[in-house]
Amino acid sequence: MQELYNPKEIEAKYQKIWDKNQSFKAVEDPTKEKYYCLSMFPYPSGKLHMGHVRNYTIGDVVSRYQRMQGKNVMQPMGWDAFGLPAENAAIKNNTAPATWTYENIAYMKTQLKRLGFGYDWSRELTTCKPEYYRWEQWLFTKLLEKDLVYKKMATVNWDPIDQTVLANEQVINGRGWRSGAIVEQKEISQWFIRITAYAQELLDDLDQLNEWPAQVITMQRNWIGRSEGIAMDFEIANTGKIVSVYTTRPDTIMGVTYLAIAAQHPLLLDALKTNPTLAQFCAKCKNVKLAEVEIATMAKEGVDTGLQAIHPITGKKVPIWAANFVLMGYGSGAVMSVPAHDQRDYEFAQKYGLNIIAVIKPSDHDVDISKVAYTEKGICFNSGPFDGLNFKRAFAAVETKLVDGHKGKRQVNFRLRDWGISRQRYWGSPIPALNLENGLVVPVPEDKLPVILPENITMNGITSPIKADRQWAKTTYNGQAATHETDTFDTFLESSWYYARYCSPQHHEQMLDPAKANYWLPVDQYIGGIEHAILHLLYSRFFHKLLRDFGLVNCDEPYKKLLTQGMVLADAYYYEDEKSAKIWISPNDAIIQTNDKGKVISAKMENGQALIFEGMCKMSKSKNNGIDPQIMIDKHGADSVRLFMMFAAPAEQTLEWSDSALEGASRFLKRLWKLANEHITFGAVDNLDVSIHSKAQKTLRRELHKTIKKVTDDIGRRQTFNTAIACVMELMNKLTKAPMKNAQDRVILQEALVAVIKLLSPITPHICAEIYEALGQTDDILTTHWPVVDEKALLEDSTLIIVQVNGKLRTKLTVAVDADKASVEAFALSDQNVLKFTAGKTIRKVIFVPSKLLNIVAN
RNA sequence: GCGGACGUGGCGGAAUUGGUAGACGCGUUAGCUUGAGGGGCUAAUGAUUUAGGUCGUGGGGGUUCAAGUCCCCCCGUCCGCACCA
Repeated sequence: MQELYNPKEIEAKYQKIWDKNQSFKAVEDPTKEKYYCLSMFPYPSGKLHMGHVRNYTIGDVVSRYQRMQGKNVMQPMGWDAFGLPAENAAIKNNTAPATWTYENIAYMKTQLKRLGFGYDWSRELTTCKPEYYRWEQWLFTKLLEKDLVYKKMATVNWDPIDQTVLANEQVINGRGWRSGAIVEQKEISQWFIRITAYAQELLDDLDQLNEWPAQVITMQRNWIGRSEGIAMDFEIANTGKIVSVYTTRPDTIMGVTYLAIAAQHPLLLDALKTNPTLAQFCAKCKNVKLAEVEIATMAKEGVDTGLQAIHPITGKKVPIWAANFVLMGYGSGAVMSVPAHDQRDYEFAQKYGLNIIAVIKPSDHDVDISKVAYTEKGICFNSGPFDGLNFKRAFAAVETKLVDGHKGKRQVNFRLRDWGISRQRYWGSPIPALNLENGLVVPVPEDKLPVILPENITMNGITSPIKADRQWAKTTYNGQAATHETDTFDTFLESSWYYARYCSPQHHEQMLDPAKANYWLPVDQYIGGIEHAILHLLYSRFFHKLLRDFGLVNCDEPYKKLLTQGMVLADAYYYEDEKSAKIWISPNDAIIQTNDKGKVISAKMENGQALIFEGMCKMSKSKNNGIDPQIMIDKHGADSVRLFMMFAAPAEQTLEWSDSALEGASRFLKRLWKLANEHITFGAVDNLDVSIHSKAQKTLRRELHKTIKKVTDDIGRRQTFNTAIACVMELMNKLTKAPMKNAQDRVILQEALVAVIKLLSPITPHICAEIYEALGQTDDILTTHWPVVDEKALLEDSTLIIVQVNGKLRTKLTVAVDADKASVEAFALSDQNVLKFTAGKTIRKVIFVPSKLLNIVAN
């Protein structure tokens, strides 16, 4: 063992060994308990960022820990390789998306290896390769047969200058990102997957996910958005037509004073021709941009359609208004308005002078709707047959009445929409469908799959090359001319099933090898960013159920346990130029002055330009505060970066980047190295003999085994890696200060060092591998058994008791472990510091918590 | 607007079941060490103080022998959803 810690050298050494030995290759073994640990795979954008480093360090720590628990661990890695940035970069750099993507993958793979992550690279997946996407094409054709896929008209962003469809992220302030043209909404025919067919199951099975963060469960539940209500028909006077509405408050039905319908509602088609005001209003609604914030704050507006609806219970006529707040996409695109009991209806009625009739009141007093609507559930009044009923009874009574009159029925609605999967981009899997001459659309036959996306292309503007090349789509089907679909899949499709493909990445007969998939699945631990809480996690839960229904997997849910790691933040600095624009300066270029408490008081650049300190912000290009992991690894080593990342904050919280804290992590590893090196220099040690241990030696061993116990719990159960590390640091401080007087001192130090190295090895694997070997251990640290707590070493014969008077700490006493209340109380009452606070008072009560605390209540 | 999470020293954070508030680390201060690839070691570090204490976990109230932890009200920060009938 060298005297000085040289991370660069030992990290390279072990990375080479692990590579050569294929140390992390996972093989199915029914005799061993499996553990599948998965981190969300990266988009190959060019190089790793700190968010990746954090994500993958957590995954690697969990994997290595579980391996040392004796489990058969699989930790794979791959590339979410399709996507728009590749097209943008290809246009900019005059290359092909494929070339750019494969170059990035090659570089990022070296970075992952440089961080020492224990991946089974034999399972590596790249989603833009035909051997991967062919299976989702296959699944698509099968779903089409099962009517779980269909085509319908849907809106896209259309750039009238570039004559192309834009993705949402290519629309900036309502304009095309390249042309600057005002983006239009255009209806085109697109493919959808019927995720709504699984809405109820996706909701119900959330109950199985008891190892997911509650926040994610809540978000998914809200996204699915189940509601129970009644769908009912209003007849349109003098037309014989019907308009259907959906309500969750049938108890308010007697308070309906108008109907509000969406501007796009088909009922308006005739009225539009004769009513110019209405036509103008509807045209205006159509041009509204899709930015959600504007929609929410937009003024409620409407126009009277002149039509009248007949109330299904009272038979009275109420006006029908077209309103900009009614969504065509939810329910039936029409609502019954009860202004007395819905705030939005209330404001609308006030604005346009519509009737407001109160029909619900609190159970104990009258209702006041002079200023706002009363939206609570209460008791019906002014409601004829429903008077006096509460919400539940009124719901049932109204339901019965409507069902009897064939005018309505109970209905469950979901907010979840079907998943639109068509993208008009190039860099994605072609959608395997054919348009026939006779107008029919059919799936590509199984023997013609996969439909291969040509990689050797040049980007000519932003139009997809397979759309620009008129020849590409041409084919035949059963002898007749046909054209291939030139749209591609939403890239969320690839990430919806990659976790399953890792189980049999080279299986060429089917989408999955069921035997292997069922060995590894479900994923035991999934780790990734909270930004995927809804879409990715919902889509892959859905895909898993599809795979199950095709008999490819057995279980219901793909991810057993989920950890959502927090963002990585860094200081951000800027100055304002003459136009008051903020110019962001990298924290590396800021020279900081602090006061005597270490707080930042000012910052400037080398040239003297004063900087404004914005505070801690998410690392981003726009704020120029990203810290390049590669520079940090080159400077301090992968182990230090990994240790800092796991120590600085709990995994699910934000992590604030700090150069000095990283140096602190590095310092700790140097101290560990030094202590081990000094110990080893003194040569071999005796055997452990607890019978001759002094009190101090027993205490040190107890500290050691308490540490093993806590670290095991912190990593294995609590996943509080930061406290696990803190606990090891504490022990290290004690070991450094422990006297080395006799042979047993050195025996205990040897025992402690071996344990500490094992405890830290999932976090800082390289330095631990090197020291482990130097300590004379002959087995492989990767698979050696996790340290075992010696329960005997934990036993104490005396314990510390906190003594309080009236709840305030007055003294601490060391007593025998089995000391009873009477003896501790007597001991405490003889203590000077206690007597001082009980003097002249009567003792009312004494609370005793064995081997913990004694509280004397006196007044 | 609705839903969720959180608020602890100069900073990141700890306190797992209501039982010593501030572990561990960073920063800062002082001292020692000829110490040269971003040094090492020792000590101090919540505020206040008459040095015995007193106060102290966003603010106010409550429950309890005992509250950072439980309950109620208020303030603030962050995140998610956003006209869902």
